[in-house]
Amino acid sequence: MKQIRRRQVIRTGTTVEQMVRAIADMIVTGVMHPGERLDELSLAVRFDVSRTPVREALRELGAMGLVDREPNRSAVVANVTEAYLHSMFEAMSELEAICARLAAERMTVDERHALELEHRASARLVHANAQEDYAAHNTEFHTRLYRGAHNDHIYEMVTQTRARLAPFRRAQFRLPGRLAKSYDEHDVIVTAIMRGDAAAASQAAFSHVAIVSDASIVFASDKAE
Amino acid sequence: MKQIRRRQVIRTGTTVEQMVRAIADMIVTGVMHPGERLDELSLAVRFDVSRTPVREALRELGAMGLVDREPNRSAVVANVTEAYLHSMFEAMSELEAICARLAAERMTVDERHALELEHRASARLVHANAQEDYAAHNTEFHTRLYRGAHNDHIYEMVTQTRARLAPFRRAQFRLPGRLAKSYDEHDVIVTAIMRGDAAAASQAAFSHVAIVSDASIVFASDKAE
DNA sequence: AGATTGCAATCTGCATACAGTTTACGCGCT
DNA sequence: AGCGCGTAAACTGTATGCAGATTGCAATCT
Repeated sequence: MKQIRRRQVIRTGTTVEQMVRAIADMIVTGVMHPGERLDELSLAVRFDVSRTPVREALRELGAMGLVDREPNRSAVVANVTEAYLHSMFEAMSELEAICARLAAERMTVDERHALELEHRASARLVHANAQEDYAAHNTEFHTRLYRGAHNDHIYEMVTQTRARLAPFRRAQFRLPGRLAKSYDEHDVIVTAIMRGDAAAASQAAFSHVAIVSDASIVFASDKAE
Repeated sequence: MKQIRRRQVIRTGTTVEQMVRAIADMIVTGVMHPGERLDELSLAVRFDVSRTPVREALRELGAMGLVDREPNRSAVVANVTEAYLHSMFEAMSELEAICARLAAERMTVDERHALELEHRASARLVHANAQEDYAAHNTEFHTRLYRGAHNDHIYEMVTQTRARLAPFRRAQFRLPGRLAKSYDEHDVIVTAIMRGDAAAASQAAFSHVAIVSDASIVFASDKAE
């Protein structure tokens, strides 16, 4: 067959960009599990493209740390060691603490307001024990925090780290009572930021992420190979 | 010509890895300047490979942030905005502060000893005003600090950030008296780490990098397009 | 002369072909 | 039966070809 075809599933950007998004999504959302093989030909057939864009996408995903690649072997969904996982969680705490500190100092009035609203709105989800929805809120909340630091490079690093951690902390809100605790922790952060207390915001954000890390590592070890 | 050739310049690893290293080196060492075009065919001819590995290398370099790519345009050596450059320097200060703090807490006796030796040895270079050699020492010194934090992911982030900054701070040690100042600043860091004073080490490292940033941004603006 | 449009050269994006490597299976040997 | 060993299948690595996009230039018109 000649190249008169065009993908149908995804739309915008170049073929490779689409592949990167599609594959990253499968990894981050847990459709594919750490250690699973990413066969070039299968992916090419699946998305109806040739192996060339698939290869370039896999290389980019490798650079992002979402997949592991070795010469003459299939790429596999990144399966980090316990030690490296720990180092990523620790880094996440540190980055989050920085963001909270900078956010407390730099957020505009509008940003502070939006953060507070977002946080307040989530109270309802806690009472309803709506884990899925709370997870979405949680992502949004932290994203606002990262943006609030007004530092693009830090934003990039923290976002990338979060993406790499995603496969390992899917189940964090399933721990009983975790939703309410998370809300309370967010509350401390928000309060500190609202009154511009950088040190308190930083400290609160650090502990919050450290707690999440502990919860997640418990689950991560379940599916370790 | 058929594919009976083999590259000669570089040795280890796959073709793409070699290309990545070679191109990254040209960028980081300043052989190529920000904004300069990276034409696929020229690179392919230059390194005696086809365009395929060149393309993959460029994609990886793009993911690293060393080159900018846009669809249907040549890759160019990354030329970051003043704002983004500033955010990278700020991030570098923060990361370095974290590393210094963790290093003060976690470095083994051997690591502390090696750091101190490395630092002491550089005094000679300051007196001789050996800028090239001092730059090499400086890199080594900071690398020891990063490693001393005993956190692989933070090490990865700080190393990658440093590589992206490299093209913009080449001339930092040419400022008169900068060598001696740098040595003194290192001294404060080393002293704090040796006595395990995490807060002091962190503070000293933060200021040190902030000063380097200021010096570098002066030079960076010289060659901005 | 200056602006504009059309064309040709150049370059990137993707597909495909081919070469080299790894893996898996089956056959023969002990 | 178990163990090598060789071969084929499956897959990755690289080269090359073709199509589409971009750019520079030149001829033409105002």
